[in-house]
Amino acid sequence: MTLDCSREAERLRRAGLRPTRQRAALAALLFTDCVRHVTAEALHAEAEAAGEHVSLATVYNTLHQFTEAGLLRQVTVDGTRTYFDTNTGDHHHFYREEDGMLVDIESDGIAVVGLPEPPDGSRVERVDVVVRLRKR
Amino acid sequence: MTLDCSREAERLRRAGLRPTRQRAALAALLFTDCVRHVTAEALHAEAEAAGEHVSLATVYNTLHQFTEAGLLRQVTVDGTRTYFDTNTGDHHHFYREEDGMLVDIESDGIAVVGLPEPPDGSRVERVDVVVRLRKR
DNA sequence: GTGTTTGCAAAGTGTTTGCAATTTA
DNA sequence: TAAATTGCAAACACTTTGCAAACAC
Repeated sequence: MTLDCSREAERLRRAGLRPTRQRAALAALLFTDCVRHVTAEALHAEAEAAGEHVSLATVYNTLHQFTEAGLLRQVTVDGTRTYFDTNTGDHHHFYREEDGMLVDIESDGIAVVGLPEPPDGSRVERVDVVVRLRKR
Repeated sequence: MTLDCSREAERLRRAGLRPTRQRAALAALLFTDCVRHVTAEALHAEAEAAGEHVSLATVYNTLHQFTEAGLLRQVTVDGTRTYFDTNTGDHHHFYREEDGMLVDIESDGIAVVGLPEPPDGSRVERVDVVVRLRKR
């Protein structure tokens, strides 16, 4: 239940962020071996459960700082909550509305073909594909 | 500036909705000849500008009723606001974050290839493609 | 020490809800 | 007149912000 934050200070410094207790704790929760999708509320609850008190406002601020630093990627699939994805590479998502489950789809081999040219003075910043799932 | 609601009562009845003054006014604004993307706030403002008073709560309720009735389609591109699209057919979107502009991409010719099988007990309900744009 | 970060509580935004009054059929 | 619909204001969920106290370097 106790967090191992020993490697997090270095990761934070490399990202240009001061290694505070709160940031290290959240980083330790986020940057485990496997890819994670979290909401601010959920991460806050996890931190509390791990015995690290971090205010919800700080969780929000930290998630945004991590996103700006390129450690996280924000995902919009549902108007009511914001997800943060530890997979910052090029990929898409499966999304199951009933339980809010989010699963990465690596973009190897997947492609969107036949897209028209972007309008007038615009360029494509990113193409997001969300595959919405229902229980069978 | 005055709305022509003469054809709306019939449209609403066909959709199984009672043709009230408010619904007819909103329908007249929405179901013009061209495809529209509106937020509740924006539609509310339009109705006021056209001299039809409809409360914001009723605009929200009506947009959801129209969506359930298959007259509209809800689009999630931005966590902060919900868009409603009068194009209910199979299509995707260009989205420009800077001004919230939303443009349909008809799905003729466009395809997402190489999608993996959906996980365990799920089936694909819909595939949403959002092409995020930036000013060039 | 000095500038950064945190926590709290308050404010904000977009949306939903409870309920009495009104409207539709 | 019975049932559906509306408007208002209050409630809501999620997120952001202001500012004094705490912390990092």
